[in-house]
Amino acid sequence: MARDSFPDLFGKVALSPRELRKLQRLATPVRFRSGQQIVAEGEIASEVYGVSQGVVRVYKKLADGRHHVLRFALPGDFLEWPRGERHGVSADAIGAVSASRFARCELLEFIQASRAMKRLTIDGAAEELKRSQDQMLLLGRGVPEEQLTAFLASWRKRLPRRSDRFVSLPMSRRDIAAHLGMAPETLTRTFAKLEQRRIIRAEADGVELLDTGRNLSSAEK
Amino acid sequence: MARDSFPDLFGKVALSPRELRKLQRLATPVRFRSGQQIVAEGEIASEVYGVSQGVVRVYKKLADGRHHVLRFALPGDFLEWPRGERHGVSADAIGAVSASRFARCELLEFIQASRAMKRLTIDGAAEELKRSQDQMLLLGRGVPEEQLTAFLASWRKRLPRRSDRFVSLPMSRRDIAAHLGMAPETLTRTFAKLEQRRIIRAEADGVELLDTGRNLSSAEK
DNA sequence: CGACTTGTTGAGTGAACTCAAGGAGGGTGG
DNA sequence: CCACCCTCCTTGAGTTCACTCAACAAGTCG
Repeated sequence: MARDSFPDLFGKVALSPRELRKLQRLATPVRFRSGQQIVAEGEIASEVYGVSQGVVRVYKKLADGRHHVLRFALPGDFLEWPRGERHGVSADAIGAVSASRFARCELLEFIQASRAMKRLTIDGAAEELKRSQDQMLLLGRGVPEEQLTAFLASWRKRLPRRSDRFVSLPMSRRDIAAHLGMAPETLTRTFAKLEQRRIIRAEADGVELLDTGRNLSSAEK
Repeated sequence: MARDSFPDLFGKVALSPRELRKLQRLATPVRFRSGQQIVAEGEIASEVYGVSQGVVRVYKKLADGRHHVLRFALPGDFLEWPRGERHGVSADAIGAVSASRFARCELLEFIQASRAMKRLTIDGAAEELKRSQDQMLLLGRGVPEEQLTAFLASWRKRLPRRSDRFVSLPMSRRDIAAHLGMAPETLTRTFAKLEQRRIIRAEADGVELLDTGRNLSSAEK
């Protein structure tokens, strides 16, 4: 296809066809290869990106190179809210990614002009804030097992599911570990524990969730 | 004074006097004693609160009683964004607190009606989102010393300062520990370490920051 | 085919946690 | 005004569990 669309812009609620077309005109389709950096923290944010296809890891860095993955962006997500002169986060592609690039000021104008778009922006921010709060609760208080089960549960909810039980995990263990604030080795051992307990079953590029009801309900509401 | 005001609603940017008066009319002043609960997670959120005086701890609970303090709300802050039927967080007073109570739907209408208020709401959400991201980075990757210095630095920036160096800490050690995701004993020992290194000096209800420039700059931007 | 990345496993260490006790206010009631 | 209680903070001792370091297996890509 010659031109990437920017599907499911904000989940269920849609813009009017007319507004959608206008938004499409503002978007420049861009492709990124696996591992390629899309935005870098601290750089001038003259452009902002929305994900069309693929998965993007969004992260922040500490001075000494340690980094923490804030979230994994899916199709329909913006990498960050178009506020501030500079990017507040870094982001790079996990696997091949198609994205829509917007000129920041144009997108801002469009948001200003469209009542629906403004509402969607606010709702999106609130949604992300809620997720951040759950994440903080987990990072602060959760033991590794809880963190991983909660992550799998929330990731499952966000994914377009192939099946009820199978959860695709396109990102590396390292990325998941960096998201949950633990060492990769600890993550591996935690996966092993959950598998021993018959809570999950590891498969290629994902896990099958067994006993989904009780064990993966934490942090779900 | 008979009626509490809701000062500095969103920091520097102010509403027009007319809008401010209208907002004031929607607000019911309420007082809370030290330790008193203001809102509880999961309860119907027919009313929302803004802090007028005092400090409020905003937290989330896990099923087994563990809790994590998401943030400390200061005068001018709303406890949460007026979205959703139910409260997403719990909050209680640290010391005596004066608050403004709003009917949720009335406040929402007002936000909808006022262009300035809408903008302030978005800005406020973005600000909180940014703080959440910094907090996640710290919770995930920071060692206790970094976490504490970063907390003191960010708290200093938010406080109306008595002096350049003194930072008032009205909340308990336990609250700070629950905010940073560590045991109270670890926090005490971390305070001791920082004092030994001449980075801070403990005082009554606060600390004096020595050598503020270098040591407290992390997570400041 | 070889170099590199990624995931897993093992061993050992260390740091933060738990449990426990003691001291220092602060508030209340006699 | 004092005695008492209670909460909060601190300190100590011991343990646990996640981290680090290291080696190895398994893909993956040139």
